[in-house]
Amino acid sequence: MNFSVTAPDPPRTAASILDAAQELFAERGYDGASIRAITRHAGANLGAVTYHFGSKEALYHAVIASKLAPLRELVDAAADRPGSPLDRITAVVETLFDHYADDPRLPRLILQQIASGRPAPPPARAWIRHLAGLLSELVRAGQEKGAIRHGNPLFLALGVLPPALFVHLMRGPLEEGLGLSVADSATRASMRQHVVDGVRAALAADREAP
Amino acid sequence: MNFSVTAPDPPRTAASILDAAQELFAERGYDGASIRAITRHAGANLGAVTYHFGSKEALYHAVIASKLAPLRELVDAAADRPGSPLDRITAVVETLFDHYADDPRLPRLILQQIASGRPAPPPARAWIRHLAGLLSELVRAGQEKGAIRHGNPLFLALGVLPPALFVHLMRGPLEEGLGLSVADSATRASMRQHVVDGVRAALAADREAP
DNA sequence: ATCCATATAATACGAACGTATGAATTTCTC
DNA sequence: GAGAAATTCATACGTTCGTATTATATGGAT
Repeated sequence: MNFSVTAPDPPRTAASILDAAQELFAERGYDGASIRAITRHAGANLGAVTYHFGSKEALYHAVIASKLAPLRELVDAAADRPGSPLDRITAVVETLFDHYADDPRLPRLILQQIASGRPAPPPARAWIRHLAGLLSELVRAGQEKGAIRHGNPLFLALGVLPPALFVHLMRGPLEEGLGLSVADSATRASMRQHVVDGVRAALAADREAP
Repeated sequence: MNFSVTAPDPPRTAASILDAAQELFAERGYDGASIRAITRHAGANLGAVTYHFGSKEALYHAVIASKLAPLRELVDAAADRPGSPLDRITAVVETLFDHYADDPRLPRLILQQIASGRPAPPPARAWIRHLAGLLSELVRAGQEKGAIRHGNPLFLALGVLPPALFVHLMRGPLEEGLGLSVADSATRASMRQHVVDGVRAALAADREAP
C-alpha cells in the first residue's frame, strides 16, 4: 500500500535524525546519546547519521547551529529596540526567557555543553562572543548615564544570563514542588516578570545614599 | 627496596580513589569518568573500586556524601547567625560562595548531577530539601517583616542559589576573558560582594512607590 | 526501458566499558 | 612464625559504542 506522499522525501530522514538528536543530546548529553538511540528514536537506520552528517560530532554541531540561528535574530531585534540601555537589556532577557520557554531543549543543550567540558562548537563560540559584546556594550552605555551600577561591564553582562536559564532548567522540579505550570500563561508571565525584576535590580545603580 | 612507610595503610587506596573520583566525576560527569580512568588516576588497580565501594554507582554516592557533609554544617551555622532574615540569607550565600571558591569540584559536581538527568542520590535529595526549607522559611519571615518582596517563598529562595554557583562554574572562562583571578583575595571579595548585592537586590522589597 | 546517483539497509570491526573471578600478596592476630 | 583475613593484581566476559563496509533498493534523467 502506498500512502499519500509518493516520494520518500530525501531530506526527511536527515530532518528526523536532527530532531531526535536535539531531544537526546539535550536530555542525556553528547556521550549519553548514542547514535543507535538517536537513529532508533528517528526511525532510521544505524548508518544514517554517518551518511547524512558524516559523524556524531558533525551531527552535534548541526544541532547546535540549528538551535542558535533563530535565537540570534530574535535577540538582535530585542537589543535594537528603542529605549534606555537597561530597557534594552531587559528586552533581551525577556526574549531569552520566552525562547527557552518555547523550546525547553535549548536550555538543556546549553547545560549539557557547559557540563561536558568540551570546547563549544565554533558557531556557539561566535554566538557567545556576540551576545557578551552586545550586552556589555549596553551595560557600559547604562553606566555612562548613571543608570547601571559600577563594575566590570562584561562581568555584569554575563550575570544577566543565568536567571532565565536556571528557571527553565529547574522547570520540572519547580512545577512538581510548587504546583506551578509554565504552560499556564499567567504563571509564565509572572515567572518572567520575576526574572526581569531580579535582573534589573541586580543591574540598577543604588538608589540609596551610602 | 623498602621505603620509609612500611605499611601500605589499608584505607589509603580507598581514599585516593575517592579523591580521583571527585576530580573526574566533577570534570567529566558520571558516564564520562570511567572506572579505569579513576583507578589509573589514583594509582590503584582496576578492581579496587569494586572491592572498596562495591560498584561505580556506590562510589558516586560516596563522592556526593563526602562533599555535602561539611557544607551542611557550614550553611546551618550561617543560617543560625543573629540578624534579620535577609542578613541570614546573605550569610548563607556568602558561605556557599566561599565554599565553592575553596573547592571548585563541588560546583562542577552539582552541574554534572543536574545535567545527568539521573535522580540525585538520597543524601543529595535530603540536602536540597533541607536547604530549600531553611531558605524559604527565612524568606517567609522576611516577607512578614516587609523586608522581602512578595512572591512564593520557595521560588524566591531557590533564586538565591544560582548566582554563587554560576560565578564559580564560569570561573575559568571568566578569568581568561577578564584577567581576573579568584585566587586573588581582593578580586574574590569583590566578586563575592557582587553576588551578594545581586541577591539582596533581587530579594529586597521595592523601595520606590508604584 | 535503462542507467546512475542517491538513499537505505544489514552486518562487521576494534575499542572501551562495568563487573566478575581466582590467584598472588600483604597485613593482622595469636 | 604460622594461619587467617584483608587487599592487590591480572585477566576474562559480555555489552555497547562509533564507524566502515558491502549490498540492496529507490527515483529521476536520458
